[in-house]
Amino acid sequence: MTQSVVFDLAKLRRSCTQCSLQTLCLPAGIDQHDLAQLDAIVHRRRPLARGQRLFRIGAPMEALHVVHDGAFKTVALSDEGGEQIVGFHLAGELMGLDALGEGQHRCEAEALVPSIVCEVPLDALDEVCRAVPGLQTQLLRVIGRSIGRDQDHLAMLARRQSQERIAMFLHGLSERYRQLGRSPIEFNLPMSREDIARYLGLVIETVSRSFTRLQDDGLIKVRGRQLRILDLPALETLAHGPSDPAPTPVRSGVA
Amino acid sequence: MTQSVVFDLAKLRRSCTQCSLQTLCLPAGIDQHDLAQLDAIVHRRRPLARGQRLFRIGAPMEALHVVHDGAFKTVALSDEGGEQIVGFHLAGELMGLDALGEGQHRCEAEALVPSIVCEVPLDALDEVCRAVPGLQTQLLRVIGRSIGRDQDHLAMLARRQSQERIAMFLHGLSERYRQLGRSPIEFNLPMSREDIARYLGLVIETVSRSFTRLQDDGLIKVRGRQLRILDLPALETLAHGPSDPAPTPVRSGVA
DNA sequence: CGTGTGATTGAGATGGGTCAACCTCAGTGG
DNA sequence: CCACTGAGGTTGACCCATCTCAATCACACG
Repeated sequence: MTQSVVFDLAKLRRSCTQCSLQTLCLPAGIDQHDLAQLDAIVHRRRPLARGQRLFRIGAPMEALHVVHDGAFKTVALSDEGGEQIVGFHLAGELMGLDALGEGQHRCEAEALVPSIVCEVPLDALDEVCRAVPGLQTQLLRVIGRSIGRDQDHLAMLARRQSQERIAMFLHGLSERYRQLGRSPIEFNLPMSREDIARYLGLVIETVSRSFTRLQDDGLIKVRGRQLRILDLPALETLAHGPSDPAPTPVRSGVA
Repeated sequence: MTQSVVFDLAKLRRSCTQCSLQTLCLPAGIDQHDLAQLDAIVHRRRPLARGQRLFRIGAPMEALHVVHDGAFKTVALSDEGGEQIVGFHLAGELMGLDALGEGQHRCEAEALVPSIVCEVPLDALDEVCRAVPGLQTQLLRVIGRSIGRDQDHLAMLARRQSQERIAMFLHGLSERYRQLGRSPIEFNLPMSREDIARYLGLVIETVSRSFTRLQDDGLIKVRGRQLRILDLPALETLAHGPSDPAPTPVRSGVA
């Protein structure tokens, strides 16, 4: 399997059976025969250009959207036009699950870079899950991962120090890229500083300053959207670490 | 496990077919016959006392947990013993969905008041979903609602002003109680100030001060955990309103 | 009637918001 | 070739909301 990222239609056609996201996407753990059934209902779309929207707020939910390649942001418009970034979505990740509740999208999804998405029509899903043993379980697993990322997001927002939020954010991105088989220490940020700010509940200036400071401290090297992590352990320590530095010195093992 | 349930067993037995949560819980929209199949696998548990934990971090996920009655908090322990409240869960709401991802709980669920939970064993779920048409869809709907609440939580944390966070929090609670058929303007907070603080990314003193101020402004009346909302519209305005007053006057179609 | 936990209130310190200037760079057109 | 332009990003100075530290209060319970 070559990892050449070329827009080879024939390759895309091969669909789930040979998709590089097998372990992340729905088909994982499903045998070849059943996979064919799934293939039959998965729609594949051609790339969306940067800035294009996959769905809008209020639109009825018609399918599960999986990022096949690229990156998206999902944005909720809090009244008054204030935009809150609900999530960033890389390859293998689901988008717009919030719409499962009422059937209408609560956020809009916009491509941050040229991207490709796969779609599983909702109306077919019920039927196919019944036909394909294990698919239901796998679906729940992917949904669970999505929820897990939402909780990571919560954890970031719960941090007081902007420095820590940024560190968690970068560390989380690093981890996700690593799981995709890409470099966890050097990658391009697909989103703007503005997006990061809205994702982390900060203003753009604070994001910028935090980047600068992390760079001055030798943890990272940033130039525009190019990011290189120089000291991943330190970044992780900063991310998960010093929220309660001194308060509880005697508190390791069991109470 | 012997089932020595001491209270109104008969009432609990009626299970899904007569459960007051029908429209919120899994069975909604499923006919009587199929409901019986679901009933067969849903476990009902005796009440948990306040402070009791339903599951702990790291424990394997064995079932979907639905609050039948009472209230829970789910808590994630960020290293160093720092606790982050991931969510509050009232009747009809799911808990611990984050564990769907890796099969292990990432947070622990603790009863805030005496509570009862229903459980749907995960291993049986796949099978039953295949047997009961529509159940899969309904399951996804309930999960979607849960994700929706997580996003509401995000929205709170994204707010800058503590006042606004508290307002959103109270308004959200009010809304959830209303949907349960309870008074939306007068209820008891099942959680402590500490819990609220950790849920909203604030310190306890700030929560306390915000309550006081909301009371001074005539929006609410608080006494300990007793809450009465005096001006719901004003509370809603404060919640969804003044985050970006003027900034983006020109913002509609495509750029 | 003490005791302890949870909640409130006060006074001072600080991190990040706000406002504003400036920088960087790619695209454009003279 | 270079000046112009505009969007995205950085930096600086100031201010205020929240955090921190600490005292006090409220109330349930033994």
